[in-house]
Amino acid sequence: MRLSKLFAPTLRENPAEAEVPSHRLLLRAAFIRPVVSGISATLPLGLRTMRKVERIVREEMDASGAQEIRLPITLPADPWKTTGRYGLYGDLLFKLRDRHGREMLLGPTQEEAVTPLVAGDRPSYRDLPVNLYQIEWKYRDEFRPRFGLLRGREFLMKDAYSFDRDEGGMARSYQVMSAAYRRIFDRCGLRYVVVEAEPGQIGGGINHEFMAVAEVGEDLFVECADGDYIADMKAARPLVLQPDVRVETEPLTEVHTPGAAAVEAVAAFLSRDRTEVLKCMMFDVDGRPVAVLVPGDREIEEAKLERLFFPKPVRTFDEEDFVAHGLAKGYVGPRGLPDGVQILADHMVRGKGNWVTGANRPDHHVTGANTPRDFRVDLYEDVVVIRSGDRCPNDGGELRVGRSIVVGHIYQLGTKYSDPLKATFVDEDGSERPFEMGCYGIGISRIMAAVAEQYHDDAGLTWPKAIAPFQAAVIVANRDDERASLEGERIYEELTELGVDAVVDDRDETAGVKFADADLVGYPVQVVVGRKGIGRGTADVKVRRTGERSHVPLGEATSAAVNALSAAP
RNA sequence: CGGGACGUGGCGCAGUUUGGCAGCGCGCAGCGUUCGGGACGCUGAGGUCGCGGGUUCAAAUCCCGCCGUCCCGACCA
Repeated sequence: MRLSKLFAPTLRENPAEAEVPSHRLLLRAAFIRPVVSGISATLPLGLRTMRKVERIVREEMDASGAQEIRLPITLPADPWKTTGRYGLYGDLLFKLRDRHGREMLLGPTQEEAVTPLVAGDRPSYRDLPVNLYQIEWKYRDEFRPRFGLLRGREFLMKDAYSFDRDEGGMARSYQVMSAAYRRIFDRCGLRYVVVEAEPGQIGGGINHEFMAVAEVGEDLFVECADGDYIADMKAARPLVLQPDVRVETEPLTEVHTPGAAAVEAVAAFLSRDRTEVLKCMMFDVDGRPVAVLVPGDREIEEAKLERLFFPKPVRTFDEEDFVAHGLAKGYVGPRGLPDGVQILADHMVRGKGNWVTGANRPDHHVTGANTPRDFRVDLYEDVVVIRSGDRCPNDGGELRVGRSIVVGHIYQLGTKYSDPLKATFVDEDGSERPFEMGCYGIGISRIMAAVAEQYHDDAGLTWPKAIAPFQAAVIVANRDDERASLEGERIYEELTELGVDAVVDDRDETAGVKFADADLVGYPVQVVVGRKGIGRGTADVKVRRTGERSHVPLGEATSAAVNALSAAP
């Protein structure tokens, strides 16, 4: 490719709308252009990098035995209602109607499409396992798109779906995908961690996220200082130390706490520590009231509740809910709740007592509340938000919080979709059984941004050679020097001949502009041919990532560039 | 959805407080000089000042409404 012909209008100044490095640089280096919030156009350079990521993904998926298909983006809404995800996704779905008024949606993921597809031909157990994947654009009307490609409303995703006969098969398919994912992210050059995670709106049991470590990451993870545990913050289970000493049980006493609704206020009013207050939060789970109890210094991880009740939508009570259930907002406690309210408590509540908690009466709390004497707990579950300093569930070590960008997520779904969609195969004994499914996602467009986030410097992007839009740039430094142009052309052609993805900067621009653009775009290797070098019979080879330069004899410039490239990261 | 900021040639911004010829830098076009780290000079093109309404002799500027973009937050009782 000749840069004089390439559509790559680079920007000298930072676009006003871009805050994070990846977004800023992808815009400046002409990889993408904004269209509307959360949706971008992809320019030639961006498309080349994305295609290279795609190719890596495709190769590893194919090598792992998965087969590529293509599912529609425009989907009927009905199967989504069957699985309950129509309500669960809610406004996150791009919804539309066709001319007959039929409800449709733009696919945010494709379980509802692929499952009937496989079940439709009523396969035999002999046909299993099957793993189908596609690379296609996905649509999610995010409540707050941000950071360019990192959280867009339209994004390119590889999604795969495995169908197995039994749980053992599902676990094997899962392992195969997990291994393929590691190879993919390794080849892309990403620095990443694999963590236990929350299944979110996909649902299911065992699942892992592949997180690219990055300061601007929206996703938090915790890691044990001893290195034996790592998990998504939303999934991490803190080790709960039970107090050894049982304190004397206090009598239950109602106290007047006017205006002290929040935990902070109650604790201050009664001169107690926040940890002595029992926080009682009300949730609506698909129309049913659920009270959730955690210590007053703790917060509730809604993702954990969603997982517990999947696929029923979980939301906190609004004003109307409090009125409808006759509850005093700010003064709710587990004692004296109306019948039919399920009471769920975190493990941290177990074994402690003498709580200060709401009295279910405006402006009143109780002290000395103990279970089971004063209130019941229907279920103990892990529901708290983990935080730095919590104990590792494996060895009690200290947990620390890190930031990352989720680039891949794999799930063991079991029969979460095959059951409601009645997706079955015929087993050996002639019976129809639901598939044991898995699903596996990779954000292709997000990988491009995540790599940009990990690999850049003040001058621009520093792509790993595997996914750089071009591997090498031949820069003709003196546009008025015919010799430089000829040598540049020669080296460019030789590189291309050798299978190197190269460009030649033959633009009518000054050397400074060409150098700056080459650094900005981030070609892993630059070859500079100019009057100065030609005078002494040399060209320069520069490795972008390290900044390392060397003078090489003009005649050996091509092979020197090839060598530099093979040595480059 | 709540809060905040912003919206002025392709990009980055000033001008709005105090209404009075629409500006600057970069980029773009032409000519000339330059030519190894974002060159210089001269000439030039390019703007419904986000949109709609209102006030006024006069609105980028004041008032009302809407739209868009970005940032922060989102029920913690």
